[in-house]
Amino acid sequence: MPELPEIETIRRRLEPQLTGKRIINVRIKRADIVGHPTVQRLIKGVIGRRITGLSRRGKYLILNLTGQGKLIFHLRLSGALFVVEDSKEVKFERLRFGLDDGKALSFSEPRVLGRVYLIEGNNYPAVLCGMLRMGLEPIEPSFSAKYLQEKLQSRKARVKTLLLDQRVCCGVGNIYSDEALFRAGIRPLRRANSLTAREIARLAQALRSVLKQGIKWCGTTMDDWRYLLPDGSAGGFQNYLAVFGKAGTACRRCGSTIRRVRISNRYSSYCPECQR
DNA sequence: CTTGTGTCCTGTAGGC
DNA sequence: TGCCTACAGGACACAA
Repeated sequence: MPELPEIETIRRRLEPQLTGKRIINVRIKRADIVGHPTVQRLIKGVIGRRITGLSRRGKYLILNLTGQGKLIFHLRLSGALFVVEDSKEVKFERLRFGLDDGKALSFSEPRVLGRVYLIEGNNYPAVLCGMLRMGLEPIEPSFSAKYLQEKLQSRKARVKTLLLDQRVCCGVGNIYSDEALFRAGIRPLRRANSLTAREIARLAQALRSVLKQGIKWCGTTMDDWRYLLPDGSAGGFQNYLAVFGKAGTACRRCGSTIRRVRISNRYSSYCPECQR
């Protein structure tokens, strides 16, 4: 699942390869991959435009185009972006942008839940309004224990659920929320309003550190069809996971068996001894 | 406003 | 060997 560290890794790798390139054609193999405006409008809207740079907000990757346009990607669960020779086929490809250097940017998405949006200026469509309501990223300087406390203290939902809510803080998904809760020593099932100031401070620090470490190791590749870098290589953070995907195995810190619980339609793994 | 549940989508794992 | 079913999960719509 591409989360903030994976999207940031993709952004950093794509930036030197795409900046300054012109989009000369578009091939769409699955129409529902286009979230906005329409297939025809997106094709017409991007052809001939140059990519001026790449940015990111939470889990959204943004290609800035000449003339204040933006191509916004969300990779959801299994999306990937590859830069390939235009003659090369890509598995599960749903959309391809041909570039003026003979290469192509391929959007591969087995589950077809990922989307690409074309917007002009700051004219965000309703399907992207969630993007405008996102909270701070844990890695930005203004993110603090105080900020997280304000977001969590009056909420009685489970802390795990709220960490996945992009309005609380953005860029965090299932992998990094589980890992941050382990580092902070907090059970995912805890109600947010039961957390002490000290626990929230630990959680804020844990979110920062785990995301930064995820970026350092170029993201987490669990299965090679869920997340790969734009050149097809794998990330490295899976080698440092403490609880995610570890249910039934021994905790590396205390030896207890890692548990997995279902919390409102998603799973969370934790150590019953290290997390309280 | 807040919280919880259902839905989207399809490749893959696991059962038989 | 091959068919069949359950499953995973980010964001959002919707219900209570």
